[in-house]
Amino acid sequence: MSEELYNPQSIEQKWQKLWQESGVDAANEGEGDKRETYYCLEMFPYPSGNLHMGHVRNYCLGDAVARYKRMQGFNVLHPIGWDAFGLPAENAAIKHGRPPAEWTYANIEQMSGQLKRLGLSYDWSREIATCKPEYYRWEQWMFTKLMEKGLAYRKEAEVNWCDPCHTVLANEQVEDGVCWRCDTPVHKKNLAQWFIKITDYADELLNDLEQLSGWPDKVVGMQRNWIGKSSGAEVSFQVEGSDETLDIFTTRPDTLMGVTYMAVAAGHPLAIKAAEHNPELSAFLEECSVISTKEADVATMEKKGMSLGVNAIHPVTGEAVPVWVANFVLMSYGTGAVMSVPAHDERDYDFAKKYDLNIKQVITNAAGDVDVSEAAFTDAGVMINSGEFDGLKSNKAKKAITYWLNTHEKGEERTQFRLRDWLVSRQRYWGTPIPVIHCENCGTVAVPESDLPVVLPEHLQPTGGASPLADCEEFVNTTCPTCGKDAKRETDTFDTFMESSWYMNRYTSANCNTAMLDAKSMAKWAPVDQYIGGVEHAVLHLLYARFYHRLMRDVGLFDGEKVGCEPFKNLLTQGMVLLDGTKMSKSKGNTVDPVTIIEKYGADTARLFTLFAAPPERDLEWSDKGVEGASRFLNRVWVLLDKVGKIYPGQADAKATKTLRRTIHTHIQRVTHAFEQGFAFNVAIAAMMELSNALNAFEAHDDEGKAVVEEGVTALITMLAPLVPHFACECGERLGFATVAVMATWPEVDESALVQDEINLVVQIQGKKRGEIVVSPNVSQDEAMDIVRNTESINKWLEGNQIVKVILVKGRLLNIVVKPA
RNA sequence: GCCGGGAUGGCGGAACUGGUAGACGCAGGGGACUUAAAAUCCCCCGGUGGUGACACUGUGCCGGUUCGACUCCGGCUCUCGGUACCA
Repeated sequence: MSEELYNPQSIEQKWQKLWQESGVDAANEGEGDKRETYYCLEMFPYPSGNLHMGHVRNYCLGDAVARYKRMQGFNVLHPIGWDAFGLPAENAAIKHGRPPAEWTYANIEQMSGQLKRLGLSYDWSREIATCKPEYYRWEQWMFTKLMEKGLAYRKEAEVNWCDPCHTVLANEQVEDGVCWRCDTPVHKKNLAQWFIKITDYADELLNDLEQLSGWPDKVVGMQRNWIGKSSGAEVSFQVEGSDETLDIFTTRPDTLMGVTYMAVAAGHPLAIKAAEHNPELSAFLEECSVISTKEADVATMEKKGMSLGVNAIHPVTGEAVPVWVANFVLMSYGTGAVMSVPAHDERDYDFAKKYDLNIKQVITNAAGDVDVSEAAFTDAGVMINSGEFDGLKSNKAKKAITYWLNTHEKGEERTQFRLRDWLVSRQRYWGTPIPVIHCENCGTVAVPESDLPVVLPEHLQPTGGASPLADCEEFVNTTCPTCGKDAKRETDTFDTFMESSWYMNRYTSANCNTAMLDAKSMAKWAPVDQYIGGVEHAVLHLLYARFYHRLMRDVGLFDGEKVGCEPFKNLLTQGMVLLDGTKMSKSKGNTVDPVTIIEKYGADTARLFTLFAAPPERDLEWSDKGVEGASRFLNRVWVLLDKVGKIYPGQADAKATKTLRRTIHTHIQRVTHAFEQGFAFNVAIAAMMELSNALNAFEAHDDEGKAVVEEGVTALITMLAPLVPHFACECGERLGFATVAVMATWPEVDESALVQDEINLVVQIQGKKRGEIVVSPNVSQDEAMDIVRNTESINKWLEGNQIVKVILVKGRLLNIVVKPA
């Protein structure tokens, strides 16, 4: 037995080498392997240069899950790769004067070294980098399939443009009117861009959220809001003195009879037309367009409007109602116009009050005492002042009015989504080339499968402005695959979210070079059982991935029945790593370098600390002292091993030995339970610390005691293996384990060891603890009461009282209810 | 506004389906060892009162259900995230 001190550096190197050589971390693809499969995945990193603490936390969590599942007897897939395309590479390229590819590959090299130093059990044979043609060729292939199916299309549209990034952005990438990357205000531009029809899947993406019981409610809620389904009706109002109509969408057709004016967005054609000969109105429209993108807190923005001097005809009553332009109406939602019912909508009410517009009440409550002179009444109720609809309840009225509109061809039932089609083209160089050729004769033509991949030239040097790809003649100039004449390649590339939308499925078939997915491997591994990553991807990445998974299903890459329609069964959104209460970030300068920590304390200490310091989904406050504490614990266990096999002089105590054995098994139970309950590693580690303390406090005085100590230490080391694998392996070796600790079987609870001859039964009077008595676990209420009466310190509380009721909770407590005699 | 979390010692956090609140760790205090320090080990550590066994009190606030509530119900306050003026 080794008496040497615990030296993480040499141990960790040694075991990493051994694991790598023995291939213990690889997923077994072989059919002979009858183990149940488990797919554990962490969000793959962008190769930015160095690992940060957020990465460390993410990957340590994932590794603990993967290793635990392996020890539970699962055939585990735990892959890693690189989300390697993207803007930072181009920015770095400009700064350093070398192509983004060079920078990216160097970073991958650097960071994979760092991941390996952490001892993460990845199946490196499946490593992918999205910037490699063998990866993105399938994305290109997929896109041509989507073009065939009409799910990908090119359209001139008003899009979000970011000047510094020199590209368009998806709606999801605009946050409060600024670019998600560089925080610069985004402005609108008309450009021909590529879109994918995510809106065709809106209902499915929304409905299937219900299946995601393994996802945090928060993320499900965010996706639901983002898809933003609302049901109502579209209604056509005739524009007075014209044959044009003004179409609006409303979720409250029941309030139609209360319309007293209309409001349109500043960008609405009717507003623009009205402004042609009205400079004042024109100026107002201008003002609206500026404010709408820059105003951060739109909810508190002052409601402003101006009359267009145009009337609309109410479809039912034929009355003329004025049309206004209002800054709170959004061109991008619905039809860019609303009917206004001030009596029953707060916003319309405020606006009507401000501009002195009519308020007409058409709904009242059951008591009929609604007063709209002070505030809008927005609840459902009973119709009044609505002619033939009077007396109907709101939900009936909605149907009746919609039906009326339909039969009079003035409107129809309609569902509206907030979700827009996904804009996937970017005017960037470092991305997947869009596999399309523009031909003067044939128009826009997809690159045929036999010509894929369209390889991105990797030697180009971005300079800041437009993409160098557009100037790269050998890339741009080509021939049309249809007519053979000279043609030009599309020089836009894909949004990098495209690559990250399907990588989880590609891992199942990482080395398949004949298809995007190998159907058999896909069926074997997918979907991901446990996905782990930051909550910042709640909408963007996770929504796109859910969508893309369905696209892959619908082009026939896998069977939705077998694999399922959701790519991620369970999702764990880990908290941030904080230093002094704020998120660690380079720009704030409050970072702790993982490599420094590993060098000082070893990877296992770093792993243990990040898992112990907070529950996975909560923020973790970094603490150097806490790291010391984690290191101390490992040292204590290291020293504890010396107890194994030792018999100390003194009298053997069979009772103490039995108690220790019970402690061992209750702790195996507790640790296992903590792992199973949302991977509460912090709780699991606490239980292991307790076990360690109990073992440390015990001295064996006979062979039986010796055996129990060994049993306990063995269980402890085995349970530590998923968390601190190098340490556990080394300890296992010192103890002469038959298998390497990380390959060992997870310890089982011996139920018989949990049985107690006697227990401390808590005695309460009026629910207040008054003492404990030592009894058999099966003690009857009467027996317990006898003992209580003979226990002076407890019995004194009963004196002068009458016992009303006695409750015995087996194995736990006895509660005596009394009242003064 | 709306949606989703939180709120427990000096701090991070435990507490199974309601059953001994504060596990485990950090910080702090005291002690042992040491010439000294570090490391290590032992003891104490919610508040108030008491020398003490102990008593009272205590899980954001108010109320309820219960023999018994951190846990369940109703009503609030504060706080953190997310967000859509969504018609």
